[in-house]
Amino acid sequence: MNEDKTSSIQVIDRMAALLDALAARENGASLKYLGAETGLHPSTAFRILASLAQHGFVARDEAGLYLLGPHLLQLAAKVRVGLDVRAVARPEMEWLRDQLGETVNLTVRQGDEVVYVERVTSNRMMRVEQVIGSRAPLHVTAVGKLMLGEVGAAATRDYAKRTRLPAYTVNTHQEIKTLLEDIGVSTARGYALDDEEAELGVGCIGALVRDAGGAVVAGLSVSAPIERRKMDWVPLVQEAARRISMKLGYSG
Amino acid sequence: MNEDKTSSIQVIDRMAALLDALAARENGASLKYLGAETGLHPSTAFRILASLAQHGFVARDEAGLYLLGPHLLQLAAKVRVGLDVRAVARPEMEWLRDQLGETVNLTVRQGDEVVYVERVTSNRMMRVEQVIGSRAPLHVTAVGKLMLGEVGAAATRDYAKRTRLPAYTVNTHQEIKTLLEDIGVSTARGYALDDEEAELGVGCIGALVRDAGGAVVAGLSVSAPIERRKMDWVPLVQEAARRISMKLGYSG
DNA sequence: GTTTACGTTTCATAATGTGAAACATGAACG
DNA sequence: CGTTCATGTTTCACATTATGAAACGTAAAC
Repeated sequence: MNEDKTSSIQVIDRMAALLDALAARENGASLKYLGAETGLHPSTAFRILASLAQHGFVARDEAGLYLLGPHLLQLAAKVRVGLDVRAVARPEMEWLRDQLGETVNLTVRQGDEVVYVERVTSNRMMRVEQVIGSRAPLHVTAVGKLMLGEVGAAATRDYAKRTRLPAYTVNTHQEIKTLLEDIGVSTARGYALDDEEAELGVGCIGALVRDAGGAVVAGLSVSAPIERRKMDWVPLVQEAARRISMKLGYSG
Repeated sequence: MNEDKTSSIQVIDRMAALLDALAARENGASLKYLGAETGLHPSTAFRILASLAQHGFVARDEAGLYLLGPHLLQLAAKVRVGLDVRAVARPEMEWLRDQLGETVNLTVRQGDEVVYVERVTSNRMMRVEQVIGSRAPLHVTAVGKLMLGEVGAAATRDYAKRTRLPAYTVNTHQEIKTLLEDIGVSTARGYALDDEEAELGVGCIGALVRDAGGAVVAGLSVSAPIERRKMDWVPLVQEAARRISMKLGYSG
């Protein structure tokens, strides 16, 4: 999405497909299964898996089934932004979830998108959920708009030019002018809304999380079916974001 | 180690090298740095990194520096044995560490080796530590011997045949006979010792961790300089392992 | 304006990864 | 017991891919 398709390397693509297939099978998967899931010839799958196993990305159990391997744990422990902020943010997210009764998300910016890196879920059967790891363009999310506000109008224009502001719903900002206005308002008041811009029926309130140096390291948001969203939530969202920031050393 | 070197795929090797170089640089690394660290031509490194970024294994920050990416977190969350047990085991490991004042390790079996997946460290300047992710053959570690006891004499003989029981010190079991005896004694009493078998000067006491179904899912051990190890520790190690097992649903 | 350093793209081609076939192994079946 | 089936593993010819060098792009320093 934020990388040119011509940069693809076939083996890496295939490796990624195999790892994703394994992620869906925590109790292990056979070569035959993995080959079928990824569309790879058995001998090709076998060799890629063997190479991955050498490096610990893949493991094999006693029955010969393939599993995700421990090297992923070691690398994940070194992932900078998500993991550290996640651990710190979790309690405040739970607090916010308990105050509002809705799903709370933590996102980080990655190029032209936000990535959902943590989530605490409400008990409601009907709720808005983003899969951890999923992505959304900056301009259609509350926190994404605040992140654009952080880098200024020039960078936002570059973003708009690069991405052409694709529409997700009839509410999506498709003009740089209205997007900049929304960003300006949101930045000034310290929170932003997503008014069914990413998906019809979904509303969101977001605020930014900062680190010791004042840099934005994450976005905190609460999402709900639009008819359940209340503006009373704004100060609570901001409070939770402020607490997380303080925990990260932000001195405001 | 447990994979044939002829199975190597060059791109995978190179990818692994790049990810490892990034793991050592949590605050990011430039293309130039990564190329130099891995010995890759800049354009080659650039393209592999771009492909990795497409799949979320790598990310780039605002300054263009490369970072490990969030997809590693998602995959790590799906690594079966280590992560779940780690979270559950951590408090008990800390308790044990506080009781004994020595380093406590959590290991999982992977093929013919144990892998260190979690560790809580004592305050002592001189202590025994295994790097998380490091490996050791089953027959030279306390928990490894218990794990062999779990699969029986026949499987242990196959292990011995496969690995030829390489010696790590003069104390290492190099004969299947003495290994089976040690395993028998250890299994019966419910704990095992590593008497300078892996490394001279290092002593260890280990016990197994079981899940809801009674299967062994990890090994818990305390390691110390051999002159500091006390047999008084045995019941405490066993207690901690029992608690972790109970938490995992083991009904014993 | 020029130079330097780094990142990004293009391109010819050597090298690599591929998939088919052969081989190996274990389990099920008659 | 021998045969068949299913799956995994190895070998090999070669088409395709990944490669590294060169060209190009960009920003910062002088």
